[in-house]
Amino acid sequence: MTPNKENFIKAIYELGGDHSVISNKKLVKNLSISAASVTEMNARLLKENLISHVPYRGVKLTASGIRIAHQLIRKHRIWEVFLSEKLGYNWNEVHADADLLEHVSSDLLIERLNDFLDEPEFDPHGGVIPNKDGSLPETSAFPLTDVSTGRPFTIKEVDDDEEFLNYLLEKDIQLGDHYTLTDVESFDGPLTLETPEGRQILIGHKAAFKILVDYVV
Amino acid sequence: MTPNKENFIKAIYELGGDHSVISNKKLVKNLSISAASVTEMNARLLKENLISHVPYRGVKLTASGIRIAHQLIRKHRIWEVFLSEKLGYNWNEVHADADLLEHVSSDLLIERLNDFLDEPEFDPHGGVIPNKDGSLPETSAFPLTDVSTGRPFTIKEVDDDEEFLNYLLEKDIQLGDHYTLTDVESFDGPLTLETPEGRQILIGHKAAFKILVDYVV
DNA sequence: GAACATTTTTAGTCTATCCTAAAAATATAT
DNA sequence: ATATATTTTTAGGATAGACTAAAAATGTTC
Ligand SMILES: [Mn+2]
Ligand SMILES: [Mn+2]
Ligand SMILES: [Mn+2]
Ligand SMILES: [Mn+2]
Repeated sequence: MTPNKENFIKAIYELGGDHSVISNKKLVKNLSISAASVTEMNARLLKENLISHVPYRGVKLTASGIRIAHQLIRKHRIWEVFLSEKLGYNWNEVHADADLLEHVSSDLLIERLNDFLDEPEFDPHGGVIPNKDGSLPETSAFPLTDVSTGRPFTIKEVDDDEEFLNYLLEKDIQLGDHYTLTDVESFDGPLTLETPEGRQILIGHKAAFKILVDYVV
Repeated sequence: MTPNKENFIKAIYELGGDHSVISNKKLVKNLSISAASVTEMNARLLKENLISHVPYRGVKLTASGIRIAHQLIRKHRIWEVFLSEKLGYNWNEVHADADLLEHVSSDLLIERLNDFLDEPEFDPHGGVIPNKDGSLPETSAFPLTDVSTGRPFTIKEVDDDEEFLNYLLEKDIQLGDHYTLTDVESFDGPLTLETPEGRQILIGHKAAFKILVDYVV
C-alpha cells in the first residue's frame, strides 16, 4: 500500500464507492489527475481485489477496500482531533496536515494517540471515527435539506472542505448549535434558520446539503 | 524535496558530511541501498547544489545541504519529544515513527508542536534540537572514552540506535546520571564506572564511544 | 610495480506514478 | 437513426527511485 493508493481508495469511498459505482470522471475531478491516470490506478487496485470494475462505467470498493478506507479515515480523523484539540488548529486548518500524516501512522502511534485524546468519537467536523477493526459506529444524522419546519434540531456534522468551513465561520454556525427551520423557499431556494435567541440565518440549498443535523429529543 | 532525498541528506550529515567527505560505501551501509543507487542520488543532489562531489572519493554537504539537514533533524527530534513525553513511548521506540513523521510535517505543524511541548531543547536521547532557522545551538559534550578518572561527570547524550538503547536499558544508564570513571583497561578495553552509591558498571570501549558526557561543575 | 581486492561508475532494467494525444465506447440531441 | 458530445481506454513517454552486472578507477600487498 502506498500513499497514492490510499488516497485513491479514500476518494472512491468519499464519493459513495462503498455502495455504488463511481465514474472515472468523478475521480478525475476529486483527485485532480488525468483520466488516463484514473484508468491506470483502477487496474492496479483491481489486481489487488480492492475494487470491482465495470468497464466504461466505473468502480466500487470491495469489502477489503472498504475496510482499508475506514482504517485510513480513522487515522485521518484522530489526527484532526489532535491538531484541533492539542495544537489549537481551527477546524478549517486541520484537513491538509491530517491528509499527510494519515499515511505515515503506525498502528501503535494511532492507538497511543487515541488514548492520549481519550478515545474521541468524532472529528472536529462531527465525522464519526471508525473503529480499530475497520467497522463504523452507528450514527443518526440527515441533511439540513430534509429537516421539517418548527421542530428544533442540532448540527451534527459538516463537510470537511476549507472553503465551506470558512462560510460556516462567517455565518457563525458550529457543531452542537440548536436551530429551528422557519422557512424554505421553493425550487431549491434558501432556508431560513432561527436560533433560540431569535436571530435569523439564511442558508443556500447547496450549503444546506453539506450540513447534517438531528432533531433535539 | 522528497522523503528519499531528505533521508539521504540526513544520512550524509550523520556520517559527518557537514565537515568531511563521505564515501559511497558508508552511505550504502547506512541506507541499505545499492552502490549504484548512491551514485544516482549523488548526481541528483549535486544538480540541486546540496552536496559537493569528489569523483571516486565521496560527497560533502554544501551550506544549503547542511541547513536542510538541520531542519529535518529539528522535525525529527521534536516528534521524538512528543512521542516520548506525550504518548508514553520508551526512548528506544521513538526513532522509527519520527523517521516517517519528519517528512510530512509542515512548518506550521512543527512550530505548534514545539509550543505544545514548551520549546524543548533536547530530544529523548539528549540530541540538541536545531533552531527554526537551521542553525545549531551550542552544546558541550564529549565521548565517554575521553573522560578522566576520578572527576565526576554526567550523561548528556546517547546514540539513537534501538539496539544500543536496549543495551543502556539493561545497564540502567540514563540521561543525567552521575558517574565517576574508576578504571580503563588498556588496548581499548572496557571502562569501569561507579555511581555515587558505589555501584560498579562495566562499559565496552565501542559502547563508551556512543555515550557523550560532560563534567559536573 | 604487477597482481589482486575493493570501490565507484556506467549501462541496462524495473515499477509506480504521472502525463498527452488518439482511438473506442457510450450518451445525448435532433 | 444519425450526428455530435462526452467519457473511457489505449498507446507512447517522462521522471524518481531502485536493482544487477560489467567496466573503470583506486587501494593494497608482496
Ligand atoms: Mn479531513
Ligand atoms: Mn492523504
Ligand atoms: Mn531519532
Ligand atoms: Mn526519515
